[in-house]
Amino acid sequence: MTDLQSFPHPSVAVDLAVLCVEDGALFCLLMRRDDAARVGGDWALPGGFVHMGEAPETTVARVLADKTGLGPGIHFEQLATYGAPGRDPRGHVISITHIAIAPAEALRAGIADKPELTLARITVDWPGETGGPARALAQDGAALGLAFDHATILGDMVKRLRGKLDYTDIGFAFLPRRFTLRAVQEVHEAILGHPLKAPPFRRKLTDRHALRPTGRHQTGGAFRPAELFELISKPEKE
Amino acid sequence: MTDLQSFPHPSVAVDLAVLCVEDGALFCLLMRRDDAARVGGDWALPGGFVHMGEAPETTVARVLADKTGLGPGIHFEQLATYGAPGRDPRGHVISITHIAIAPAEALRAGIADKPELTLARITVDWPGETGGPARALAQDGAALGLAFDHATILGDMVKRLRGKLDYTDIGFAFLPRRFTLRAVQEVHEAILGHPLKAPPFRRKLTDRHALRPTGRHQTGGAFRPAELFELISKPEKE
DNA sequence: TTAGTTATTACTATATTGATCAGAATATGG
DNA sequence: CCATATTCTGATCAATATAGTAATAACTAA
Repeated sequence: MTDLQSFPHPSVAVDLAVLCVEDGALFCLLMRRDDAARVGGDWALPGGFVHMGEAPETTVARVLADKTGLGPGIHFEQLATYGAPGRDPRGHVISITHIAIAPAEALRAGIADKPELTLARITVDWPGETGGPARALAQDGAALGLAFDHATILGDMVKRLRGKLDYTDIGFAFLPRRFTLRAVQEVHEAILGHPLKAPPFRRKLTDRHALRPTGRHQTGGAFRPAELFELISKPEKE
Repeated sequence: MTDLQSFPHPSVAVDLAVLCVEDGALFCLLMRRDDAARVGGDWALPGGFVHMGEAPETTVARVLADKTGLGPGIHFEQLATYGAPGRDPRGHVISITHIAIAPAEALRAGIADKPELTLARITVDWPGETGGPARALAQDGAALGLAFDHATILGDMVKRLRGKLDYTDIGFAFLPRRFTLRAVQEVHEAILGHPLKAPPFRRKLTDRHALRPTGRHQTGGAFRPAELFELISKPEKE
């Protein structure tokens, strides 16, 4: 233990599931690989190595900026760490995976000029919080091949999201500062994978989360405009 | 990316919070450090480095066996990964922390001949799932100094346990195969930090978890003997 | 002005949870 | 053998939370 560097040891990376909700579906940012045959699929989560002396959260911010061009202000949190020796055929890489969440508009705008990136629809076979792998779909519904163990990671990510949705404010990270309650409902439906009734949902939402009605209303809609709400953000805690 | 080993990179370790419940309190296995001045405290979670080509779960099993003499069959799961560069003053060590749970009798028996190990009572200041650091107490109630960021880790561990208690079978990992419902209640009370009423608890427990009454009863008690139950173990899933 | 559609509130029914009470089972002490 | 203390266990009742349905409000478009 005198010299931590004297023996070869696994590399450490972060992988990011950058998410948004659009048209009632959950999307994840994927990056095209040019070594698909080697890594098991054409598409992978963006990631990068944790440098010596760098906090993993710093690596996350760096990868977000370098590979996707997205700035700070985006919500992220740790998911889990995957370190099986065979998960990366190029060597033993231990990956600290994170979930990052942004409003769809911000995300689309940020990656518009990056052809190697795509937003893939994420679906799972299993109900509730059963657990299992996820699938990534292209716009035309074709399945995208996922590299490494990223199908497993995305499955665990959906499971985690479903669990935290009710008891934390994580769902609001998908929305801009002002939002309608219907928009929140669509986020929940996309993540949970089944429709919800508006009245009970709206009640639970206003009971459990600190929301402030702004008095302003949505514009441009064809029918009765919905009121815009704000989340009363709590002092920083996980 | 051609040679993953060509640049110095952080080391990877696992740290283990090995837990049990005894006399209505939560205990964690701690290891005495002989370098307290350097690492910030006399006591630390047992841990070890992840070797090249080794799955972190294998490291957990190895540390469990090497440092505590405990065999397999003990429940464990990943908690979170801590990697701030300053957390270990000896170098940049990224730690994948795990929770391990065993019945108190098994744990006491396993470490009886290991003077460098102790079972410390774990307490937290905060209610519910607020979050924050934990404290470790000796038998006489004196606070034990915790090394590294282990007070934070133990706080996060308590928060996690509290969250999973109702919705998973994790509480049963603290108990032997056959147990009374009162024993389960004591586990929950120790983790939640407040007393529970027996009738509602018993109902929720039998509703949410698959329990089988064995027909056998506890022996040796002074009053009405409680029935022994078994957990109907589900097929392996997290 | 009316029809069409969505947002929001009001109301009702159901399920879940919490607390109290009463009977059952056992050892102990008279 | 009987009363008593104590815990286990199930039943009962109250309070709360949740789900579903219906009614009303607000707006656009024709």
